[in-house]
Formats: sequence, C-alpha cells, structure tokens
Amino acid sequence: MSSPCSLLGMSKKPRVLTDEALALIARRFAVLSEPMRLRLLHSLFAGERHVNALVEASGGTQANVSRHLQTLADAGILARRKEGLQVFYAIADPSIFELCELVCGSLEKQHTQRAEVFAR
Amino acid sequence: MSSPCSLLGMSKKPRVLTDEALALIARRFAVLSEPMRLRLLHSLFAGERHVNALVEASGGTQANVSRHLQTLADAGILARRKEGLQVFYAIADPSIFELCELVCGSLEKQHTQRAEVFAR
DNA sequence: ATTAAATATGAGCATATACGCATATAGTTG
DNA sequence: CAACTATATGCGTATATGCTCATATTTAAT
Repeated sequence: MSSPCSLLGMSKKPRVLTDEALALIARRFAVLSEPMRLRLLHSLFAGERHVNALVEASGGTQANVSRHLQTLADAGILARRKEGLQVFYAIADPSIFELCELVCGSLEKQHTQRAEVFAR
Repeated sequence: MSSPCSLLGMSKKPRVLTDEALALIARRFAVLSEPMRLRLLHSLFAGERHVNALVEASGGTQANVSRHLQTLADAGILARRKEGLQVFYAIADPSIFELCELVCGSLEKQHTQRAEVFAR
C-alpha cells in the first residue's frame, strides 16, 4: 500500500511531499476557508439537511448556498442524496469535526494569550 | 473566562458561532491554503530556520518567501526571531502538526477509497 | 562613512473566486 | 401536457491575493 498523499512531517512515518500532494492539501484547506461554507458545515453537524433548510439556516441566497454545497461535495466533505425534488446533504468526512475543533481550540488559546498580555 | 471563538459543534461544550468567529476560523484555513506556505511549514517542522535557508529549500524567490512567512507569522502560526542580519522563523502553534496530519490522513483515505472503486 | 548582505516592502499585473441575477434542469402534481 | 417546486448553472462584476521586479530598510564589516 503506497501513500499517494504525503503530509507535513512529524508523524510516525515521516511524510514525503510531492507538489501534487501539496496542492491537494492546500485545496482541502481552501475549501474550508469560506465563512459561508463553515456556516453550512456547522448546520450539518446536527445531521443531514436539504438545501432549502440550509438556505434558511444560513441566511444566504439559494444560488450561493447551492454552489457552496457543491464545492464541499466535490471535495468529498459532503455527501449528496436526492429524494424527489429535494437534495439532502450530509457530512461525509468525519475528520472535519476534529479539524474544526483543533482550529477553534488553537484560536481560543491565541486569544486568551493575547488578552493576558494586556491584562496587567 | 468567556469563549471568544466558538467553533463548529459536536464538542463537549457545544460551540456558538458568531460571524466574527467564523471569519477567524476561515482566515486560519485560508492561511494554510497555499502550497508554498505548506512547503515552508514542512521545512520548519524539522526546526527553526532563517529566511535564506527557506528560500533555498522551497525554491521560491526571496520576496515571495518573505511575504509568505509574514502571513504565517501574522496568523500566529510562526514566531519571528532576529539575530544579526538574519531572521529566524519557527513554528509557534503546535496544533499545526495535528492539523496537517488530520488532513493528510483524510485525503489518503479518500484516495484509497477512490482507488478501490476502480480496482475490480 | 561606504559597502555589502539579509530581509522586507511598494507597485503593477494576472488569476481565482464569491456574489447576485437571471435562467436552465429535474421532478412532482394537477 | 401545463404549472409548480427544488435545485443547479451560466454570466458578469467586484474583490482578494499570489507573483515578479525593483527598491527600501536594517545590521554588520572594513
């Protein structure tokens, strides 16, 4: 079993980095770098939803929400299921949960550390 | 102690999401969404390096590498230390390691799953 | 003080992409 | 088939950002 992707080091197996792998990793991060997409993901953390529900929950336009959902699905982060007229989206990649927790935890730490600098 | 950032759910404490928090999280992901910045991070995983070493290791131009390093430092991901003529950068946010491992693991899984579809 | 080296930065260009508007497509119901 | 609903998409525009080239800034050395 070969390792097609190979990531930034410090793991058990040291990762090797091809340009292609870098591009894939960067793409994954790029997909997560839009507030509206994060909002949609947040809505989906509670479970599968159809597009209109997400439109209402997010406050975005139907066209825009549809596009963002497609971006997330293309990245393999969401799964698409059609049922009659409606299309249901759900989180397909569970690593997204940890990913977001990690980032938020790090940002919280940064914020409290900054606050402490000014505190005294 | 209040929680300024609040991330996408499913944690022990359910997170609440303000627009501001979403923007911060998105920004963190955006900073990680450039191949050259990932390459620089990868070089820094082995430890502190000065700019010129990173320029050579990455194959980028001096100006471009300098800018990317600044972007990473502004995001609190890198720390900057000046010593004479040289400036040393080092990883300041250890969560970056796990973050990258997570993404790479997820992408590897995606890839092998795709491969299996065509395998038989 | 001059010169040189390491790093940062300003300006311009090219590209990517988010958004809104309008419209197309697919599926349902009468 | 016609009308309707849910979702997707083509197109134009605005904005952000990466890259290059040239130059500024900082520090060291002679």
